[in-house]
Amino acid sequence: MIWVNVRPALPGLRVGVQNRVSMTSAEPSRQAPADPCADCDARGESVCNAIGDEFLPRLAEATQVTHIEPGQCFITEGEKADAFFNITAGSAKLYKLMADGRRQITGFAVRGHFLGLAVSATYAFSAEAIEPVRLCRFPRAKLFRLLADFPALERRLLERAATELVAAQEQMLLLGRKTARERVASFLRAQALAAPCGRPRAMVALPMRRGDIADYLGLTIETVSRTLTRLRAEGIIEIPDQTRVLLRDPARLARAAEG
Amino acid sequence: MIWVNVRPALPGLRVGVQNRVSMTSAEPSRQAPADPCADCDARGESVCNAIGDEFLPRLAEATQVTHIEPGQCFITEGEKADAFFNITAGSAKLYKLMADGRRQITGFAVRGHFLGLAVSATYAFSAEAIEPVRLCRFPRAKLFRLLADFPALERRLLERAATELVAAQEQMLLLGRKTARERVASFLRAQALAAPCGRPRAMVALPMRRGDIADYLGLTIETVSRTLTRLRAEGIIEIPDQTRVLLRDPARLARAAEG
DNA sequence: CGAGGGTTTGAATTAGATCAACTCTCGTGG
DNA sequence: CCACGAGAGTTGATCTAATTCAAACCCTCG
Repeated sequence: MIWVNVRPALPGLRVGVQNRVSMTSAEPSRQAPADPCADCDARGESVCNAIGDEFLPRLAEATQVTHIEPGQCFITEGEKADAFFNITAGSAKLYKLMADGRRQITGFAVRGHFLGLAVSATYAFSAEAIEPVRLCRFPRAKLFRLLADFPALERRLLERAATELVAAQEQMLLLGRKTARERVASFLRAQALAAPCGRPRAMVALPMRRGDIADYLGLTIETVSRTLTRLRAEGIIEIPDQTRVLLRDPARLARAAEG
Repeated sequence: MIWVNVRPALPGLRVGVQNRVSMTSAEPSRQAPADPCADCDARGESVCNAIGDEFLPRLAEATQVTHIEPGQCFITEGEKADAFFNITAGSAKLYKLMADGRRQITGFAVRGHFLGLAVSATYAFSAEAIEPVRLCRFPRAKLFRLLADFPALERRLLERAATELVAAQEQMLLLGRKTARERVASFLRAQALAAPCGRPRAMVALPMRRGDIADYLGLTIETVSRTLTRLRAEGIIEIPDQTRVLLRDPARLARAAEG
């Protein structure tokens, strides 16, 4: 068995860190804004919104805004888990690797996702940017201090973890018991709902590669491609280009996702 | 495709509830012991140990000790999530069903497991006893009051959820990318470690049926059986009876679980 | 225009599923 | 005490969905 979908992780990767620098390009003249977290356009989707406006400077003090380029790895499975991450823009894939290169993508993270929750001293998965990622990096100790001071934040994290767990169980059902057709259809439906921008969209963005979809669904690239082609031939979807899919018949797609 | 591993859930099942009754049969004469949670032999493994001894009466007030017989279902997917559960004895299987009967077991719960974490108003999975189960049932409102009063309990739940999430990701890797042989070997290794009783055991108890193992590993009963037979033929395991497996060569089993 | 990476399509192969006996154990009752 | 039957597990023979191998097909970009 040979597995080639994998791009090796870049081990000693350096990422550019900008500490408390506002990303608002409309105001390039202001240096060191009083409160970068107040300007954060991901505040609505993020766990940090458990912290009231009056404490935002305290929040800003605990975090570093960081940019990650596509293909760069910002969490590596097995390495010391010394920080937590909150994605504020872009998208990333989370995955586990086996010794022989087999890969399972356990999820895609977009704006508002919080990464790194782990009791263990090391990360249980790797994370790599798909589109350019902007994220807030919380050193372990600082986050724990925040948690101690803001119980609402801890509650929010618990809710997030519970939601992730439910999603993981759904994914186990998909991986263990669904056919290729059902997996692809389920994936398209989920992507339509999971978009960071509100209501279910008919036009689904697929910023990840076919190999990523395959490794997320437990299939091969070829099977994903064939299945998408089939769904298009049946008039259920349209594929204007490789990064987008139009859901032309959501009802039939829903039926294809179940029995 | 026909799927027969499934035993239909019993919908309107009644379970016997004993409110704050000590299970210690050695002291049948004492009625209404001052502090049942202090006697709890699962306290070491349970999240409740985040609550100090001095507050145990408060804890006991919030919970009901309940017994579940094998085959009985005490959580049903889709139903109103009005309670949380802490298993204190026995074992249960957690699973999701598809409309046509396909089943994915998402985990096995033993002493110390906390169930029902969910933001949603309904349970995302079903739970059915395998061996006779003893559990503490926490009505939703009472647990939330406990969480508000004991931040350490909330922290403990967050740790648990994070640990479960890591396990779920490992299971996704298994379901999405491992061969039948690797799945069965991984399962046996995990069971040897996950036993509620401390260190890895060479003799692994398998209280669940072959069909349960199959639905947990995303395989069929026949494939599980054949794979176990093969591992036995290779001298890696012994199968004294259907409910137990002896790990005869843990090193080779570990190799069988990976590439 | 040509190279190279990603994707699609086609043909051959296979791991695991399906179908079908057969075995084992255990409880029941004549 | 033993025949019987039911449920669970095992084993064998076939089948198939998805993988593997192989080749074309697109884009994009220098």
